[in-house]
Amino acid sequence: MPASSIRARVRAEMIDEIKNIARQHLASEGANLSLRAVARDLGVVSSAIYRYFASRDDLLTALILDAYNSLGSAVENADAAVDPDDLAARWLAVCHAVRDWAIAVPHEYALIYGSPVPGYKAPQDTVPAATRSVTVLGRVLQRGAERGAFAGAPETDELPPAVAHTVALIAANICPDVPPPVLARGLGAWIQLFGAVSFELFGQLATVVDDPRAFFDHQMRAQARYVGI
Amino acid sequence: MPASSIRARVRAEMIDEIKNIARQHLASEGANLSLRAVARDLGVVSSAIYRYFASRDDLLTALILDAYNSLGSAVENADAAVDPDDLAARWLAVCHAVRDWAIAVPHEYALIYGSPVPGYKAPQDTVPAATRSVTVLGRVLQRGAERGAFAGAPETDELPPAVAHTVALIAANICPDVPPPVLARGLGAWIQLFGAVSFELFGQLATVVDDPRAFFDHQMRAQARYVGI
DNA sequence: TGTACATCAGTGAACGCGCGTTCACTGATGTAC
DNA sequence: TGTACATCAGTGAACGCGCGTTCACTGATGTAC
Repeated sequence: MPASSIRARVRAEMIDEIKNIARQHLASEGANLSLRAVARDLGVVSSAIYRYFASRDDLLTALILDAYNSLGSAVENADAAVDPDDLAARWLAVCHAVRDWAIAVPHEYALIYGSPVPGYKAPQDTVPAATRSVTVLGRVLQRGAERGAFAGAPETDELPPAVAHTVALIAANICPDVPPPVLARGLGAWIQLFGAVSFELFGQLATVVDDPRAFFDHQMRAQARYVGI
Repeated sequence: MPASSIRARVRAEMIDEIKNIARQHLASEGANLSLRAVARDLGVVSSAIYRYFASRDDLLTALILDAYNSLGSAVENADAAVDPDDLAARWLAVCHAVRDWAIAVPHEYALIYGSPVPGYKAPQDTVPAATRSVTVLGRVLQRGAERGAFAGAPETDELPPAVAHTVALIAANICPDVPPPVLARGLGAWIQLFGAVSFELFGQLATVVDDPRAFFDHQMRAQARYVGI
């Protein structure tokens, strides 16, 4: 192996280590990430970080990207581990993957789904990473459509034009055969999923729900039935 | 009026002014509230704030309490403005009250429903204020129960024991006559409501939903039908 | 009504700490002839 | 294979700024006799 690529590998490892330490700091400090504190933990002088990240915001962006991708992989893997034709099982696997991931790394969840970091403007290139997880839901529904699961679709839900337009756009991108009313319900379920995780993680349920996992599981099963999978 | 009560009134006004300025600062700084910055804007030396709040955390607690109460009032008022027997209208009024309030004061919304403030531990006495808004939902459902709206209740939803227990507890406190499966759906709707507002405010929908109000309205109407009101 | 005293708001200096970022620099590691 | 040069990682000092909190203090405002 050429010497230059050793240098490249060491560099990549260094970047990983910086991000790992930074992730730990998210836990105690929230998004008030301190470059100097990261440098201290790394055993390096603070200015050394600038060899790897141009600024604090750059480091934050890297962490956000990683978080989206980490969640995306978790969701994709959970989905892939289930019989592709068992739609309800896939949906449930996806829901629990999101919740489990969030519980495992709550600071990273807060970073991407909590309040925006003050003064930080997310660059546009987080979008593809951010949509990985929701795309899985789209694929589940698309499979359902292909199998005729929505034959007697919920015609009772009439979509107002603005909503129909939005939903049609989403469908066109990821699940063209899913009837708009079904997709609309699916998006509602998706939103409820993240609402439930946020409530649990951010302490809104703590005073009243004693078995959050069971509560979540029941909710998500109900949503599956409601969506029609 | 005795002179002493003038002093008391001035003191109360001062506390209000500090909180108002602090609220403005939440907008730019998020929960990284700086006492010194507040003091500067107030035209006063930083140590003067300590005449009114024992610490930064005390000020934060006051802001959190106010935010919960402000949202609580908004929801109660919106509900009170609608025919008490028009359950769907009441539910919709409540939903839009939450969303409108959140849009009007997004930083206060983020303060109570966003990521927890790092290093800040909410004291127990925020609980009553925090439950004001959800209690309104309970009252809507209770009215429905009294009017027999849930006669043909959704018996399809069988609640697992842990969930049944939690739901029964909540029902006992605020809406004793609501059948548990209905209340479970109601809680799901409540969670979806906050999920939707968080997604909208924290930028998760920005790239894809062009008319967030219409989208929200449709979702909440669908939930009303699903809950059975 | 007038005076002595107590209460309280606000001051200003200080303590001890933190931060992001820049910059000229030293050495070590790689590259090209 | 050996040497001259270029690249790069990390240093340490500095800039200019921020923060929460404490403390002894000055004056003004209220209270009691």
